[in-house]
Amino acid sequence: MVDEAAEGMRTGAMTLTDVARAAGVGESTASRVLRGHGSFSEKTRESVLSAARSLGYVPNRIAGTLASTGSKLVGIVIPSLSNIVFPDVLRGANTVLVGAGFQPVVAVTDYDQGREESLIESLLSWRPAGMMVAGLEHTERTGAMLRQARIRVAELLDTDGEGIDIVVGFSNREAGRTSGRHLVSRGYRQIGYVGHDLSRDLRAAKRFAGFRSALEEAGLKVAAQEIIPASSSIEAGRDGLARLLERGTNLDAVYFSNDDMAIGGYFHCLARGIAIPGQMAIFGFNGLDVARSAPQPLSTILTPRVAVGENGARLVCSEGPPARIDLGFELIEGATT
Amino acid sequence: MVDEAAEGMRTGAMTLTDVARAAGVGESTASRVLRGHGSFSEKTRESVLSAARSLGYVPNRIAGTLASTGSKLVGIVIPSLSNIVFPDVLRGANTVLVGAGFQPVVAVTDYDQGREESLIESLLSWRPAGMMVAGLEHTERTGAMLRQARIRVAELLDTDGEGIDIVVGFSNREAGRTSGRHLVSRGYRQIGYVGHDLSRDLRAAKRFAGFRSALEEAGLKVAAQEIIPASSSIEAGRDGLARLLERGTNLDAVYFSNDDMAIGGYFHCLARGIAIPGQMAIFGFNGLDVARSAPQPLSTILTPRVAVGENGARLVCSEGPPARIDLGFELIEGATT
DNA sequence: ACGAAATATGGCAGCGCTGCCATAAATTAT
DNA sequence: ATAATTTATGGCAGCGCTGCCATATTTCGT
Repeated sequence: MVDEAAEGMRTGAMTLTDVARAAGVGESTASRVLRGHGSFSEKTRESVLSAARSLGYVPNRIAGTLASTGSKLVGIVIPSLSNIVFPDVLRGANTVLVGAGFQPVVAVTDYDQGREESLIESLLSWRPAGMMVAGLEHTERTGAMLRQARIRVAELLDTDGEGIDIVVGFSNREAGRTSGRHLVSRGYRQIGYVGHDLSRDLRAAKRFAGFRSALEEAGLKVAAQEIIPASSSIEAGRDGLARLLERGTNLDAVYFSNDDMAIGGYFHCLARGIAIPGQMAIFGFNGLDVARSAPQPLSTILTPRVAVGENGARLVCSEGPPARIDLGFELIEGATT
Repeated sequence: MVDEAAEGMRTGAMTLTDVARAAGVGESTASRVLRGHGSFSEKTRESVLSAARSLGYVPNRIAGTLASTGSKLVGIVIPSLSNIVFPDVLRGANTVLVGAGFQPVVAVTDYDQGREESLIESLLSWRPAGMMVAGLEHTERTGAMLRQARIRVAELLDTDGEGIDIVVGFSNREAGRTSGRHLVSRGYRQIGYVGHDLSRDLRAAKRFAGFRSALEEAGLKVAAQEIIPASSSIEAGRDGLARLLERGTNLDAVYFSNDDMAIGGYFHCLARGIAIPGQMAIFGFNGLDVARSAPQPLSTILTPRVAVGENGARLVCSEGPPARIDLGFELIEGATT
């Protein structure tokens, strides 16, 4: 179907000039038709369109972007792809972005601020229309680059701190505090913590800090804690709880750094026949599907991950002054507390 | 630290010309230094670099790509971000791509071939160096565009069919067959199936076909099946099994369209006190973390998702003839069969 | 019917960079 | 010392497209 009659010999691909020539019109006319801008007659429209179709013309947005002002790319920087949380944010962002004619370009930092810096530098060289980044903490140079770029920058998933331009998320500190208060109000007093590497996951660290402050309000403190020096996972949660219990500390509840970890703890209890919440209460964070569908729905904090992506994307695509949206979170009183 | 002395007034950002002028050298010299190509003296190098640094210069890859031949972008087209399977592939691809200096650009089709077509058309307009797509089934026009593009194209996660250029994956049909044979060899005879929307997830359909053929080999057929007209999820699996059992069919095993669905089924049994595998055996597909860490590890097929992404990316970045890599899969004999 | 206003269309200068070619300067060979 | 190389460096034409301006070519208003 597609005509292979090679005209231009530059990069092999058909160019606007080829289409214009084939349609017997000028380049600008062809350009207008193809983009639906400006005015042109119906006859012209048809001949350009049919020429484009028969030549198998694919517009070159690289050239288009260079010629016009801004690009239609939006950089998205997330720490990980291993935890469904970030794909969720990405999904929300993607929907809105594509709907608005933008193309997401993703980069994964692996929770490393140095890598974040170089990835952002690299993304900026594509002259994106905007940038979406997870979290508020960056290296000084990252912050400088983002500010210098004079583009929309959205920082996601955290509101505990100052942002560069747009901030969309919720307070991790408050989430931790709410979690702690919930456990206290349920009457638990010997409360432990099982978490993953906090030095890299700063938002988890904020939750833990908020959590501790809630216990302190009640005159309590974390009875025992176990930090797995790795990223969060179900297995890490399972091992973490196992190790915590091996120590013999008497615990009636455990707060986990997130749902993955908590589900691991839940599985450990199921496997060991530890009654939940009778012998051991479990609390997580995120409100994942797996937590909601478990035989006993997990008590956790539901976070608006997709909405964070959507709102961030919407603001990045729009004009306006710096904005700050706190989407909050929801305490899920499941069956594990 | 960064000097704000605006020189160029075009798009606001610093250009190579600005850097060259500030360093007192020609554009091409500045370009060579910045890219580390060609030759230049140490003195020149330093002055260019320091000029670039103090001006806060960020190279414009849009311009660079247009001027040189190919881009350093690679398009990645996946059906979904809701299931961890695709982020896993993406993760593998991302690691290799970034390591080789490429920038991934993702698009999500939502299992819709029409959307896939338009997303791919849009991606191609960025003149990517290569393209990675999930699956072998595309619209005719998608196939034509991919072939016309004269770039590396990798089709992932399936080897049951003809590919365009590079194919990296495993046989879903064989995976289904292996699953069926496993259940049969374990002595199960009343085998049911709980799946999600197969009209869109063609690979799940292939697995089910392979599965049925294994049962037929043993003179059996699917005793009962329940298809949830939605995408796969833990909840869908749970509901699906519940509905299947409500019908009163006597079943001793159920094959699920994937691990998400299977975990849902597993949770249903736990909640209802159905003994596994005594009263009911469960078999899934993918080998997710949650399946491996459950109190009873799920019997399933472990798929090399990250490796698929890695190998696909490696081949896309390289020269050479069309390739086909079958990475196989692994039968996990868990505790649910 | 005649200029005014709208509608169509082509020409061409860049966008910022790379690649090629021509020089100029430093080094080595003879 | 002079030629032959090697190393440095600048100039400039595009890459394919868009945006602006200049030119037709209609369509109206009165």
